[in-house]
Amino acid sequence: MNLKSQVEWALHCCAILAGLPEGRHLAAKDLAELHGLPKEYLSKAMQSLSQAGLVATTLGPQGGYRLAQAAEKITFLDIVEAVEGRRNTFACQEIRKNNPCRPAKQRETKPCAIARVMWEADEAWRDRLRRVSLAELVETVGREVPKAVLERTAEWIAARS
Amino acid sequence: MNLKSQVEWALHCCAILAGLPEGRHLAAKDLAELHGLPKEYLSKAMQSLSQAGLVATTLGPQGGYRLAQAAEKITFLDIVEAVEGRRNTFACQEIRKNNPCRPAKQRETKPCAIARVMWEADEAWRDRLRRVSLAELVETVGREVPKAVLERTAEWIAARS
DNA sequence: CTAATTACGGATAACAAATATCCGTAATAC
DNA sequence: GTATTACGGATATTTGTTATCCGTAATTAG
Repeated sequence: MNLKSQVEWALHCCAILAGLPEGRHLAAKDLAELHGLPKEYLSKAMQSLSQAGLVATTLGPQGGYRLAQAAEKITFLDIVEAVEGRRNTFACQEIRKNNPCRPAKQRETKPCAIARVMWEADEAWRDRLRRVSLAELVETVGREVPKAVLERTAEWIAARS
Repeated sequence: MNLKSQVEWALHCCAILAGLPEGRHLAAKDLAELHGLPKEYLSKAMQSLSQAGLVATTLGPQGGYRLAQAAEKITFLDIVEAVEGRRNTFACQEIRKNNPCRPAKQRETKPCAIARVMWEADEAWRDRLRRVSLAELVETVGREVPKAVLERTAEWIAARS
């Protein structure tokens, strides 16, 4: 039960995009290099973000990605679900129907009680991710990461113009 | 990001075991037949429960599984973790270390801010599962499943003595 | 206009994890 | 002794993750 590593990549990339100067884009190639990731595969994750409307893209030289919404509007859940999908972690196979003691034809009135509990837990997980915005992440990072690193990263990005 | 189907199986089996008459065991073979599951593979899940101390086993004829603790003491989380393991869904790869703008040698003072948020969500998920006991599940099932089905299942089990 | 750069999508391959199946061993009830 | 049971190791099958490659279309710089 692991999230795809693409989820981690997407979160880090969004954090970078949130810190980008106004009007600036960053190409998948640069995002990959900045994080030490395979460019082609990272692109797939970015495409998921694009399809979800979280990032906007521009083609051609000087093109690339930028946030499509304010960092305050984008939540961890938005990013996670864009990449990982919206399925529950618990996939109920309705094995209760295999019980030979059940009437074959009878319609189930409620979802399985086990599945309900598991789905509530999934919802609690999502709830928590919904409560943290990209803006809050950026703020935390700004507080915790040494200024020198932040500045050098900004320069590194500026040099890619 | 799916839980193993063994998790579902284990939960259903525990529900059955919780309803077993005092001193009675149920063999993997019967649990498998009752749920329409592959016996050998279901056994692996039951072995995980056994190793976690949630169920007790007896060898030989009339042997099999029973709960090792009161149904009130066993939580959903106990069962889920016994089968699925205790790892977080988010496995931080520390890709921030790949950033060429970071000093190579410097020790990270804190876990990655992204990982912290993701792990909090995992903990919220676990919290929810910790709050529901096997006893509560049995009570819900007793309320929702038609009496006739419960009785026939009890008879089916009794016939396996 | 041309050439370089970019995102995007489809096809495919490599690898890991989940889902089994098989069988030998030891313990236990009758 | 014989049948039954859980257990653990070995192995196969299937599915999902992690890539890689390449052609297409859009865009910009010169």
